Amino acid sequence: MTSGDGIPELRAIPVGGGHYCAGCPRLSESLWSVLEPEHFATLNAARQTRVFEAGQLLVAQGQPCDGIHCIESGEFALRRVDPAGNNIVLRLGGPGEAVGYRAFFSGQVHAASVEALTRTSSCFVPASTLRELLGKSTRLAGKFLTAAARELDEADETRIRQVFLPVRARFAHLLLCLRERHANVDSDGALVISLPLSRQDIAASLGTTPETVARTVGALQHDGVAEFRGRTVRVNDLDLLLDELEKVGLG
Amino acid sequence: MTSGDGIPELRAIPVGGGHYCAGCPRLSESLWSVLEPEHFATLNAARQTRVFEAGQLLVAQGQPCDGIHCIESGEFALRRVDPAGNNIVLRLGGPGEAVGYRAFFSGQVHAASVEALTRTSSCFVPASTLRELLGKSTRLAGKFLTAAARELDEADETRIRQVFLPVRARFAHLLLCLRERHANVDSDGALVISLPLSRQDIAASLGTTPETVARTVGALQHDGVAEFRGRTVRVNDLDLLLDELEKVGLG
DNA sequence: CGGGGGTTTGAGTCCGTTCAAAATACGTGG
DNA sequence: CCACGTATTTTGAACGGACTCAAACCCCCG
Repeated sequence: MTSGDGIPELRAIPVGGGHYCAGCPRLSESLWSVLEPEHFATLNAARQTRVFEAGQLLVAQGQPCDGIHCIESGEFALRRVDPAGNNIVLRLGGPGEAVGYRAFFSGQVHAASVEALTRTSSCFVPASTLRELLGKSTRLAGKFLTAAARELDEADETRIRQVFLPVRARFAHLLLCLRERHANVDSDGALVISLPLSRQDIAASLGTTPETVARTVGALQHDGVAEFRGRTVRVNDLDLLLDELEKVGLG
Repeated sequence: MTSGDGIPELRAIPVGGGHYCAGCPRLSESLWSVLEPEHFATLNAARQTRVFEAGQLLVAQGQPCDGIHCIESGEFALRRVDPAGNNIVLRLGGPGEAVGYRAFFSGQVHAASVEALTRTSSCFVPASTLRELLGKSTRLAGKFLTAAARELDEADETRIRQVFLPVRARFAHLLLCLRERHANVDSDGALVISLPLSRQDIAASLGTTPETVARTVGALQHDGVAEFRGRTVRVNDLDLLLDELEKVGLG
C-alpha cells in the first residue's frame, strides 16, 4: 500500500473579477447565504476566483492556512500522505463545499491536501477576511459548525465501513456515492458512471491496494454487477449494486 | 465482530447546585472561558451537574439532542452500534471535553452514544441555553469550531491507523494514549496503566475482535513489551512500546 | 456452590497483501 | 501520425494477519 507517487505541484491560476458572491449561482446553498448585505462588500473586496486543472492542489498538506476555498465547480479529493509514504484519500467532494477551513479553525497546518480531480473553480476567501466576517456574524459561524458536524459524522461512517465491510462492499458504496454527480444514462437506459478517479485513487479511497481494486473490478464484472472500461462503469441493474451492501449488513 | 451486547440504560442523576461555571475548576481550559461576565448568569441559571456511574449513557445514540455535556471528571467512550449489531468505539475522552455538540450543530439525532467508563460528572447545558449563548458570543462559536476541527483531525488519524497499522501497533498506540490519564509509577519505577476498558471495548476501540485482542496481549507479553493482569498493564520499558509504532512506520 | 458473562485458547479458513512480471494505456518527441 | 519510453493497470502465485467457530477457562456474583 505504500505508494511513493509524486505530489502534484501547487499552482493557482487567479482569474479576474466579474464574479460576485452576492450573485454567486450557489449562494443560496453556500455558507455565505446567511451574511447581511453590508458584509458582502467585505467579502467581495477580498475574495477571488481561482481555477485549478486536474491534479493541482487547492490546499497543500503541511502548509499553514491562508484562507478557505468554496468549490464552485469541479471535483476534489482530500488526500493525506503519511511519513511512511502511505497515501489515503480521506474523502471526495464537489461543488458547494468549503475546504481548508479545518486548519483555519484548528490553528494548525493543513493536515491533508485538497487536490482537484477535474478542472475546478473555487472562490478563495483569505483568512483575515474570514476572521473578520466570523466576528460579525454568529450565523456564519453556525454554518461552519453545521458543516463540521456533518463532516465528522461522515468521517465516522467511513471508518465504520472500513472496519466492517469487505473491499467489495466498500467499492460498491463508492460507486453509489459517485453516482450522485457522475452518472449518466445510456442509450439503452443503463446507468453509466464516469469515474473521476484512477485505480490507484480508488484504492486510496477504499483503504486498499491497486491490485485488490483490479481483482474486485474483475469479480464485479464476472458477477454481472457492472462492466468496466477504463474509467467508465456501466451498471445494468442498480439493485445488484445495492445488494452488495445489503448482503453484508448495511441497509 | 458482531456483538449483540445490551445497551446500558440511560439514567441521569441530577445533583443539586453549589457549583457554578464561573468558578468551575476547569473553566480556564473550557469552552466557556471566552464568555463575558454577563453571560455567565444565563449559563449558571440553566446548567446542571449530572453524575453518571460507569456504564451509564450521557448521550444515547438515535435520540435528539437536548443539550451538551462538558466533562468535569471521569472517562467516557463514544460508541456506535450499527443496524447489523456491530459495535465500535469511535473515541475515548476525559475531563475538559465537550460531548453531544455534534448533533446539536448538525440538527440530527445523536449518531453515537457517550458512555461513562468510570464514574463521571458532567456539566449539562440545555440546547436552548447554548443557542442563546452562541447568538451572543462569536468567540464561543469559535471555541466549538476549534474543538470540532481538532476532532476531525483526530478522526482522520484514527482512520489512517486503522488502514495502515496492524492490530498490534494499534494496540500499542492505544496504550500510549491511555498512558496520559491512567498511568502510575510502580514501586519499582515501572509504568503501570490501569485500563478503563474491558477486552471487548479494547477490541471495539481497535476495530478488531476480542479474540485477536487476547492473542495480541499474549504476544506483547511474550515479547516482554508489557505484562497484563486483568485491567492492569505493567510497562517496564516504554521504548519497547514506542518501538511497536516505529517498527511499522509511524514516528 | 452453581450459573453466566467475559476472556482465553485452539484449529481452520479466508480475505487481502506482497512481490514479481506481463499487459495495457499514455504522453512525448521525432 | 506513428514509435518509443514510462507509468499505470492487470494478472499470477504465495504468504500471512485476522476472522470465525467452538470449546475451555475463569472470575464475579448471586
